[in-house]
Amino acid sequence: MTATFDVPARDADRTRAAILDAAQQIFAAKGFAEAGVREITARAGVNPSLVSRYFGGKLRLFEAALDAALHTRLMTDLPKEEFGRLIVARFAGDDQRVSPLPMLFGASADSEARAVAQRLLRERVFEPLKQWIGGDDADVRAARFMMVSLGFFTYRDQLPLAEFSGRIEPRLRQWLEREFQAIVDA
Amino acid sequence: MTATFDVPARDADRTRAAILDAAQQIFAAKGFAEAGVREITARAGVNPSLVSRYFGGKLRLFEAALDAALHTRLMTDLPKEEFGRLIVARFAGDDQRVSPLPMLFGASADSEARAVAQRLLRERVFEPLKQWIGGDDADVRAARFMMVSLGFFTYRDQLPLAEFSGRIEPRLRQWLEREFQAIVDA
DNA sequence: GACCTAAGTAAACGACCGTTTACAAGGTGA
DNA sequence: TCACCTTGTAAACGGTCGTTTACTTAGGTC
Repeated sequence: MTATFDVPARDADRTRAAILDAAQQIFAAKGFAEAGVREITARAGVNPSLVSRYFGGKLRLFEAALDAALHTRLMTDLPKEEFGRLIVARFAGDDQRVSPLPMLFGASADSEARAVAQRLLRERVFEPLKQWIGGDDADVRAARFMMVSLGFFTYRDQLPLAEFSGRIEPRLRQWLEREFQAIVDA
Repeated sequence: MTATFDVPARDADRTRAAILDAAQQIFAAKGFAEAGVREITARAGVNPSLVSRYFGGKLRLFEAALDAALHTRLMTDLPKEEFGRLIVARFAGDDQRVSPLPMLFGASADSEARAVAQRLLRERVFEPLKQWIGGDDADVRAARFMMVSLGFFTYRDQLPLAEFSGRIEPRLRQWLEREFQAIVDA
């Protein structure tokens, strides 16, 4: 029996997409260095050699995965009046979309991946954010945003010390919301 | 000719200390994963095998290096009235002492080293800080300290985006000082 | 001064990694 | 049906890493 929509057993586009999808998940979860090509391709259900064939190597796959994750709209579409509350909600995973920032930050261990992440972070996050904020000290405010975000994700995902299981402690969440709100407020 | 103080060519304690010293520098600069045993021992001027002999392996060396770095007094000796200004000065390297936090944070890439760093960070930084701050929301304030510190170091050392060459931009520094001061203020 | 233990070295080991190569199998058009 | 190109696989390659093993050498002791 055949399916209504033919799904060829061999479809390069589909395979490529499967690798990219698995890469996004695993890179986001484990960073660049600790994520293995064999692990990514295992999740995608294909042979490790296809990473080199379709993407030109692990680093280029990372770049492609990062680029794809950043194609989802970021934060500059949020209303400024509620920026603090909404960005924290997004970071906390309250809405469905996953933030691409953990993947960006997870690159910081490897020097080559760091260079890639740095470039994309600047072009696709930092500069748009700076433009969106506007004003004399837009660069300082954007830097503040980066620091608080970096601190939050690193603390939550890499070095969880306190009772950070599940959701954010309410007073901590309130502080985060005020921090982010203050960045966009005049 | 002989020196006034005899320095034996072979001195286990001295060698051990040399390895530990080199390890502190290189782990702080490159994190756990990217620092190699061969690189550390080369700086110490000894053979790589001595890491296993004297410390029991790379991970245990990391733990020892971290422990030694944390034996320098930390931040709970600063006067609370000037905590913000002084802690930023220390982070910025204005005073001579180097903060051990970069080494702690540099472990976050490797899962085993992360576990070690997490434990030491909790026992030697987080809990003392919490006690020192005091009050109902000491844990929340300590978490805020961790986040801002993590954000600062990661941004400065791992993903420098803006004009962060050399010293901190004055307005950014002012913001940091106020953040840290607010953590200890009632 | 011979001896013996501690200190240090050189080299190899085994494991893992990303990547490449050689080959098998599926799909398509003549 | 046969040829041909694409897709996918299996296995080996080359390199790096932390570690272990076998050996050499310095220095104190009887």
